[in-house]
Amino acid sequence: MPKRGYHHGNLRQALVEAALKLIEVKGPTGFTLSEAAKQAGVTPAAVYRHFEGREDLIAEAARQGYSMFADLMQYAYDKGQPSALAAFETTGRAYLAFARKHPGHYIAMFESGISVNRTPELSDAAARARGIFERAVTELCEHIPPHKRPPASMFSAHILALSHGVVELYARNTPGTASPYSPEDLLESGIGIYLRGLGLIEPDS
Amino acid sequence: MPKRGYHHGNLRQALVEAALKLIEVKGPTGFTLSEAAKQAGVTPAAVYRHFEGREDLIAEAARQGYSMFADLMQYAYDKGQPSALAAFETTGRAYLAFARKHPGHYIAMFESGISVNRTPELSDAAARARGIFERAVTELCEHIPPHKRPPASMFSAHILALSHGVVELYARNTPGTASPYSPEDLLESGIGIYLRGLGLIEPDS
DNA sequence: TGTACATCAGTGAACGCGCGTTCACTGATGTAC
DNA sequence: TGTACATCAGTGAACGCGCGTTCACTGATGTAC
Repeated sequence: MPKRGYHHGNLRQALVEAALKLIEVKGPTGFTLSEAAKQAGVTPAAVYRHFEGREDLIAEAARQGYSMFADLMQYAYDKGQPSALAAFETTGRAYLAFARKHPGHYIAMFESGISVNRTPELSDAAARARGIFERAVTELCEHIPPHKRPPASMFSAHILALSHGVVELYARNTPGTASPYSPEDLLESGIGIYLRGLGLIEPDS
Repeated sequence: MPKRGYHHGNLRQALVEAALKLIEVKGPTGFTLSEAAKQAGVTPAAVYRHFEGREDLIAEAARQGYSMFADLMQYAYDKGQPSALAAFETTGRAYLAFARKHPGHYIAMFESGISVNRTPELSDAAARARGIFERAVTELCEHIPPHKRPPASMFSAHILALSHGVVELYARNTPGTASPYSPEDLLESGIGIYLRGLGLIEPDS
């Protein structure tokens, strides 16, 4: 919490960070504007100097999440290039890594009920993330013979659904839902079997 | 709302149904005990004659969900017998059908944050549902040559994750997240590719 | 069949609480001269 | 460098609200005699 500059220094970002921490710990339900303000060492009313209200604060947290997410995937994608398969796989791994490393952002993005169309900034950030993922998928699709190639949008929907499902069911420390496998292993093996089904990797492993 | 018998007749169930409706419409967040009571035509205090409190009411809604879910999967499984593949596929379809037909139950079960171990009844119902699904998966596994057979628990985790992901991302009417494919098509095609990856259905379709 | 009684589902008022939001204000910071 | 002023980030008190929960109660229902 830097105390430099104007009164607080950087209250806007401090509030976003407090909100992320609260969302992570208490769920999207448990998050309250008042508590976020308190965590940032400030009166609830001060929040209104920087945000329109509670929802706007969550939306900004989600926006930053999408932006980081896009950066991370872009980086992973570049690292896997020029192999379309490697680029795809590292991008997939980046998904889970993001969810684990930034649970607050992940929850704000996917579980807070905030519409992705709430603000243009949020919508743009989400579109950028989606675009990177779809590029990785599309390039990989080109390695499948056209007559048995699934539409790229279906392909990406499958992978996203599997990834999201793994995060929701197995990457949250919900006691009782435990699986003997780590989320990373589950996702990697699942994607592996799926890619084999598409003929993208050799059938025997 | 039957008015027979004791004062209300069957307030307990009426409250569960009101809660389900509210959870479906307003999300697990939006659900309040007071409003559920109001919907059932009763004072909030009356709820305490039948439940320990708000959480207990949600837990009962989830329990009924798991119970219905298990029945539905059992029925689907039986219908697909004696073919292990057919039994598996109808069971998978039952998952999505349940999520679409009973969104209130689904949300109470998977999105309300209620621990499955909250009460023995809830835990039992969940275990029964899980057991049926795992049986379908295990039987299907036996058709894979042992040396390339994945553990049944991993197999089932993959399918559950994919199913849950499809529900969360594509079967909720969240504007902006739309996909050109129906959730049913997405899930069916995804599972098909996955099974092909395991060599359970012929590689060319 | 009729009456006296026990049961207990639902009432209604009250509680303390924390919420999001508003408002007039204050006082530290940055700026013009 | 020093002073007067404008800006505006954050204050603190207040608001109305609906929440979950408690409590002594009431009165309809079912039962014993």
